[in-house]
Amino acid sequence: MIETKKISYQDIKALALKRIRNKTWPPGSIMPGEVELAGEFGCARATVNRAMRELADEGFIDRKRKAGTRIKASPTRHAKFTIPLIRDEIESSGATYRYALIRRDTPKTPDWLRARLALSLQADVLHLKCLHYAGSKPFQFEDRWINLDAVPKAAQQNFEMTGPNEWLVQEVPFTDVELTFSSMNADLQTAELLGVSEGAALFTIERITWLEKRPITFAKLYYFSGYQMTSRL
Amino acid sequence: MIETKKISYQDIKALALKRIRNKTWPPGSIMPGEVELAGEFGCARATVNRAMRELADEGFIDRKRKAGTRIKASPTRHAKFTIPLIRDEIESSGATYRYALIRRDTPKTPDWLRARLALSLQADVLHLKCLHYAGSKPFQFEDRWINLDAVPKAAQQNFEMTGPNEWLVQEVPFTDVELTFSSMNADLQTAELLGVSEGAALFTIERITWLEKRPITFAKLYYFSGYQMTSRL
DNA sequence: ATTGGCATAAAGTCTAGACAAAACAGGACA
DNA sequence: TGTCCTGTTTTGTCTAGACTTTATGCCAAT
Repeated sequence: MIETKKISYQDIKALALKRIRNKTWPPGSIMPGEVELAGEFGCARATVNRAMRELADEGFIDRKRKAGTRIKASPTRHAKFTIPLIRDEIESSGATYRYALIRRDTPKTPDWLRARLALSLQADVLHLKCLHYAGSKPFQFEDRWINLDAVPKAAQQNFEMTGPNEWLVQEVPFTDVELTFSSMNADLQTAELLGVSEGAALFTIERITWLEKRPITFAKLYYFSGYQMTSRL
Repeated sequence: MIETKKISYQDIKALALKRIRNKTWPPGSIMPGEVELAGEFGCARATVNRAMRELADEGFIDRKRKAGTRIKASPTRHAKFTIPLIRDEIESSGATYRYALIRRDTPKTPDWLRARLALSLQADVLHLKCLHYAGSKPFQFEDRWINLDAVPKAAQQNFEMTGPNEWLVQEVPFTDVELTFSSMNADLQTAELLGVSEGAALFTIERITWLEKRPITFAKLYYFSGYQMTSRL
């Protein structure tokens, strides 16, 4: 007899994707409802539901109650890449990780930072500058500001052995992160620290972290020239 | 009487996250099994399963059959940000989108490209250079190579009115994408095109697209100086 | 000690059915 | 005409139970 192997939600996903790609279900149109598909595939509606839910998560379709499921005209693919701890990133490349604290002070909170993090007028901050090395080569320069109102115990930490990121991840919970990628020409000071010539193009990340609306920390990370970040999706 | 509202998988997610953050379930440890949790919350195992599955997707926990569910020592948060079509990106910023084709030719396939895409020796390619404007300002310079073996009908397309990305997304299905972000100093030619000074730091993205192992296209995208890409997670 | 196999625990998936929530359509009524 | 109400459709979620798959730990045989 014909052995119809039991169908899985992944089969359904794959099949639906195929139909989207070959335009059996053309972009902009409504695809059959869950009940109908469950009938066609001979499975429970929950199975179809899971397949469709994942396709919606991945940005191929839009689903609305009552309105049905619509194929997106231009599928919004979203890159999903991991932000590794810098130590892991370096060590997994085979190099040895080394950390150095360059400076630690508690200046008067600068206005740009207060604005950026929406800090209150009397909020104090801790300011750190550090370098992360891969072997003997500078890998990343970190310019870090920590909101002492939200993380008072950071004031007791000297950060000479452990980088602030590593310490924060261990000690301070957070709920939200904003990442901004950009590119800039190295100023003289940064160039010297990273061992590149002034004006070299640097890949930079700005990272802000909150715990339920309370700003925890702001970091600006400058990578060595030539750094690249890759993601597969 | 005390009205215990029915618990949802989202409640369970939130609760589990709280316990991870306040170290009720410390990093590296194993949390209770699904059956046990279902008992505690008075819900079906499937509900707990969904909550935990999503937490695993989001990188907070590791799950293994038989071994149980383990809290990750350093949660691998992954940024999940959308790569919009350039037209949408520009138009949603309020500016008008304009496209210009600069050059279109079919040169002998360069060796670096053949190597990069693992092209066969006789594969032909179409090479395009184009500019995308936001209003009157250059926004992105696109250096695009299309594998004519995989996409023969691209040879019939003149790309004078529509950008290659827009055309490809509509016409050619793909399954895999690799994105590489980096930063570089503008060479003279690129600087002129983007209207910046030579040596300016440019944010760049390299994008390779496949359809089931077959390379479709390679694009190198140079953004105007000052561009930044932001994602919330 | 090392290997091989087996029982078992845990997550992974599926089913059939139920109710909830959203959104739309059409009718009743002012 | 416009407004409100009500029914219907479709997805969203939950339940209780079953079976599957995988990894692990243990025990027995080398």
